Amino acid sequence: MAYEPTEHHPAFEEYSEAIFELAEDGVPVIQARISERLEVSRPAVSEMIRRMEREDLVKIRSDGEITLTREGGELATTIVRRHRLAECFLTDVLGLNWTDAHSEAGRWEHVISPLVETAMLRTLGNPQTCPHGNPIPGSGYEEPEGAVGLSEIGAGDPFTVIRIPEELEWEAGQLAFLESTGLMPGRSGVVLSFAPDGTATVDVDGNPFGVGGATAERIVVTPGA
Amino acid sequence: MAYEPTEHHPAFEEYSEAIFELAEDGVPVIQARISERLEVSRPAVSEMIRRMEREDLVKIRSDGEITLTREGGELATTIVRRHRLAECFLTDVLGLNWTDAHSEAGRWEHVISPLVETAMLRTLGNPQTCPHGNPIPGSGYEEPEGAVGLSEIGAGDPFTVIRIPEELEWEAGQLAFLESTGLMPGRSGVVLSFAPDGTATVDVDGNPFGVGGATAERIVVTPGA
DNA sequence: TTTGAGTGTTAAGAACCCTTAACAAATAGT
DNA sequence: ACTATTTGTTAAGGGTTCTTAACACTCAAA
Repeated sequence: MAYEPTEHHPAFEEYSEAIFELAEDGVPVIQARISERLEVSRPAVSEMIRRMEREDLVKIRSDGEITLTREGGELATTIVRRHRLAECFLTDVLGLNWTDAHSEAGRWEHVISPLVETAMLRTLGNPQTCPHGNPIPGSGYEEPEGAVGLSEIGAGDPFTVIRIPEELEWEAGQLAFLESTGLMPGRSGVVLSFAPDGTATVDVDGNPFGVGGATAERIVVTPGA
Repeated sequence: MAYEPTEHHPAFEEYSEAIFELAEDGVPVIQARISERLEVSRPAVSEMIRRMEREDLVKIRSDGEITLTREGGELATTIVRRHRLAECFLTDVLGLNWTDAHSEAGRWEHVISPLVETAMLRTLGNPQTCPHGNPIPGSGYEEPEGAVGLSEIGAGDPFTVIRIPEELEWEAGQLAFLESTGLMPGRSGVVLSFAPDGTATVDVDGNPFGVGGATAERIVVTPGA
């Protein structure tokens, strides 16, 4: 009877974050998508969303779309901010690679206090994006004009990578692949060609490789080197 | 039915750590002490210890004394090591104070991976003790010859602080007090006098203040400045 | 129009970790 | 020797988060 749970139920943090990132990636925010991203069963999501609604963290629209309330949005941006800040910290200060930083940050985001967050910001000099290029909420980052999907770049044209959306980070092996090819924010390359199924062949630093259509659509770039 | 729990049950980590530190502090390791240190009810400890015994992490001696098995000891030293390493990291790299570092580390210890541990060790240059002077398991630290409790120092004699045992860190307000007085590892002072109840009056950097008898017994120092 | 895929919900239950209440046994103090 | 404290356990139960099984609804495609 009556035992005091932790400040914020960890699951609420995880669900809020997922909802935020799905919306950020332009994916319809419905239970089925949350279930996939968090790798939990649909009944679990159903129950959890109902609890979050009761706690005034989310609203369920009549068409099933889930939106964060003000309070839920605050929780979500806090967690996303800590996640991306942790990624910066893990790569820049501790020297981890992209891939490891992402998975480690998935645990760090739940234990970082406001105190540590401030200290990290100070140490890192107020970064505006995570190592994968995604904006750190509250940092004032603005995506550059003319940002498009990699698949919008014409064959033969150069591009510069802006960001790898969270949706791709969450696919197993995807980050490691992108890191190995050098397809990372700030790096430039050239689109060599497109296959009929949408697969792009690109060249980064003299290295040609193929990128699946779905992936190419999601990677955000600007035209030009 | 059958859902895969996390690698190590967080509670097992917490209990193993408590058992390790109680032994380290010379406190008899019985359920009642664990109950106090973790601030959970005795029935909770009873059940948990039984589960840990079933999992071969602890052994219960016939007199009630609880000892860690090899496996339990490994888990405990891992957590204690990560806790103390995190304390170093939080003070040295992120600039937190003693007191905050301790409470933050209590959460960090559960999310630090071997990868991050290695990176922290590299960044910090293989520290041997935490900021409170307690040894980092595996670092090869050896306590100096002649270390005694502060209460063993004669009135009028100088001393140098070696460490503040974990037992004191866990008392609310204790760390903040010690930090404010400067009674920290590496610092020297003089014992001015002892009251009949054991309370010591000491002087650190020209600042005289009283230290309760129980506290003075536990603080480890070496004679001499 | 029927079928099938996708989606959400209910029901029953399990694992984890905790609580209070009540009791029995040992230990220590007067 | 008797009482009071300390200690461990049992019993009953609650909250959180997850599972599978089964069902109902919607919507598009054949």
